[in-house]
Amino acid sequence: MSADAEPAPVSAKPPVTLREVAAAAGVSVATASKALNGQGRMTAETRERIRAVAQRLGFRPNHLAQSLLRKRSFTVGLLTNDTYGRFSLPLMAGVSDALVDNGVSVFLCNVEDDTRLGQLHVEAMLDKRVDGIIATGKRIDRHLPIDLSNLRIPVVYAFTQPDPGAVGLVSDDAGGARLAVEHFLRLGRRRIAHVTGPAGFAVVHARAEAYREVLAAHGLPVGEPLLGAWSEAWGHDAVARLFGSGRGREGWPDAVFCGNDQIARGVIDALRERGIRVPDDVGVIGFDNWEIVAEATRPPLTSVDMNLASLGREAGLALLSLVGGQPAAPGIRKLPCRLVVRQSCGRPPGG
Amino acid sequence: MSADAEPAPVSAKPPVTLREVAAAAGVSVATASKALNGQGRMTAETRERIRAVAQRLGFRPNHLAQSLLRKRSFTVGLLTNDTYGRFSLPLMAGVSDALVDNGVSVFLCNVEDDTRLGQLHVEAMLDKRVDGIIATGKRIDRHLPIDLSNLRIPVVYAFTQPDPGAVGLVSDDAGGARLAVEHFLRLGRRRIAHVTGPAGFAVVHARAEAYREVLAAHGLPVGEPLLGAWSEAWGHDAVARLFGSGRGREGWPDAVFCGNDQIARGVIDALRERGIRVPDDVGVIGFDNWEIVAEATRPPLTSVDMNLASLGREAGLALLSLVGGQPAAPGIRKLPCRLVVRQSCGRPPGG
DNA sequence: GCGATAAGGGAAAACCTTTTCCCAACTCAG
DNA sequence: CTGAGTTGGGAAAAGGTTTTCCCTTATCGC
Repeated sequence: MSADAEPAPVSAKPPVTLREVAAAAGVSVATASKALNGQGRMTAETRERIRAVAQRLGFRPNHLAQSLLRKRSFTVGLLTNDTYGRFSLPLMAGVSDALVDNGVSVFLCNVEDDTRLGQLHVEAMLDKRVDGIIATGKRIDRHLPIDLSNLRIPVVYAFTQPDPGAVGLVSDDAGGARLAVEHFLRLGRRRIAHVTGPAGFAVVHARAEAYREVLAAHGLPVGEPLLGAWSEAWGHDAVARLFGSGRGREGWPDAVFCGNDQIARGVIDALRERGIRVPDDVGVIGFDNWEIVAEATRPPLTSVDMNLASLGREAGLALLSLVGGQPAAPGIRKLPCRLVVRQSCGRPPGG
Repeated sequence: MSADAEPAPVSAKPPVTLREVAAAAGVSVATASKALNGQGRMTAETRERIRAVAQRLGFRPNHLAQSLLRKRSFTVGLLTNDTYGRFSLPLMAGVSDALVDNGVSVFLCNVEDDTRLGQLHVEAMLDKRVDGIIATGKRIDRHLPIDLSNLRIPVVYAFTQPDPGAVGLVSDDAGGARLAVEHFLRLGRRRIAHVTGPAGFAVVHARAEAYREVLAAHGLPVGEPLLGAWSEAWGHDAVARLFGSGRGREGWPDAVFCGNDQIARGVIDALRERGIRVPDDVGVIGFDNWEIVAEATRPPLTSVDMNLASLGREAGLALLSLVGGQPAAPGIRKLPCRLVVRQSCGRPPGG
């Protein structure tokens, strides 16, 4: 009989119930419940005694029973189709953070791009009586492959295209682009090129339009944005076009605003291979602030951050207030980006 | 009064209950329950009628009520501290896949490295009566900052250090390293270097040891692995050391096995800058198979894949069988890696 | 036509907690 | 000492489902 090191039997003995607490304290379950919840009337002594017993027994109320009664599960579903992407993780973390602070747990639903799988998840959520659903994607301009429009529970869309009449939160891509271009202008750059992704993406146009507007507003010549792919390789190719032998050296840009960090990486590498110095000859700014890329470029990349964690947090809070019965203004709300300045864009002339 | 386009009032009218189905079908709730679950005895006609009514009313059983009764919530918690990492996402997707197919939903718990937050999440899970917990991390050789050892519900550890006596699943890093080195040997490479991460990581030693063993087993000279950081920059530096002027050209390695894909990227870039051709002069293999990096290197990078999605799937299934009462052998189970061959290692001499 | 058996279906308890309503006992003023 | 008011605490219903046990009715053999 080894008296030490009680080996904590794996036996799943059932959790302590309120009934047991009440019995141990010599009161009814009703009184026990009221004591623990600060409800009802009783002597302070009784209340304390019940609390002490509950504490000693390690009582924890069964949320399933509570939910059944309250018709509120304090649980929401988080749908995403971005399995491998870098967008969903910070977003999900933001959602989770905002909600756990409010006692709400989050069901993770990875739906890929599979309608059947999505249906499966949504039905599971509904059966589990989630209080609401957050739909998340990898593109602002695409729907998830699931219909969430007649769900009788609130739905918030974050970083994905919302249903008409629903509430959606996305990044302000135009604003982010303005941030980048205006920063270049403050640094004294004047011939600013824009190398970005494929025409099929709405953000490509939103950012390109903002780029044009800022330049036009400053009376500067507006180059035609170069549309391509979201890849390093395209960044290389774009440099070949912008800095090719066809143009004179004085026709070269002194800044390149890139549609994402991978393009920027390609641009920077290609410039170095051509002996063009970054940031001395040409400044570069990326988009997404994907740290692991932005910090590995030489020099480290200034980039527009979409604040996805905040976006997630806001989405969580928006859903919470919807669940609480507050009517939220439907429509798309754009959340500001921020510029994370590293060394690829250069310092201000005076500094 | 527009008669078309009924605007689907947002009113949250409560879901249909079994009682309503029973009433509509003119039977008792008991009979209705049995009809829908294929239990009890009744005429096929009755059963069908009840099913039809349930269908028509859109009845879906309330899982909270079911869980309360069955003492099983068909829900598990997924703890992770890898908020921004590339490891957790495929792992989580694998877990989620394996479980949703079994009707089990997954609570996402992002605990950062914060003990308080972890405690909060674990208690929330316990209160919600999860059937089990999967603990996930970003390092095999580190604990999560939470104690899960006396939890009365099963716990499975995936890609993080398990508690003693618990069941844990990790990648077989030594096996992965062998895969890489043996592939080089098959390709006829003989002077194989190893550039890897910091000494503080257990995987660094596991992989280095396997690297040594394979070379020794083939009677080849074993170079000392170069330990550094998990970064591109270290890859650059390592090339400077391996291919520096100190050694004669014939002392140069003809292959470099890298501890991760970022190091490999740095190595490849540095080799190109030195005019050394990959894979003709030197083959390179990475680790992690981080596609977005592996496919952007020039040439695309051969890399060891840890099969994290499978790992997640296995972890989910292991937890499920534990929850089902099957006693699982405690201890660490290592799951094999696989080599994803691209173009950075060269083709076999004959091919 | 009678007893036995099977078939079809229902009543009620159970899961755990919260909340409303109620009851008994006590206090206090008159 | 009586009536009103207050205090402390309990009984019971509610929430939705499953399951056990029981009851009624029909069927069948003789």
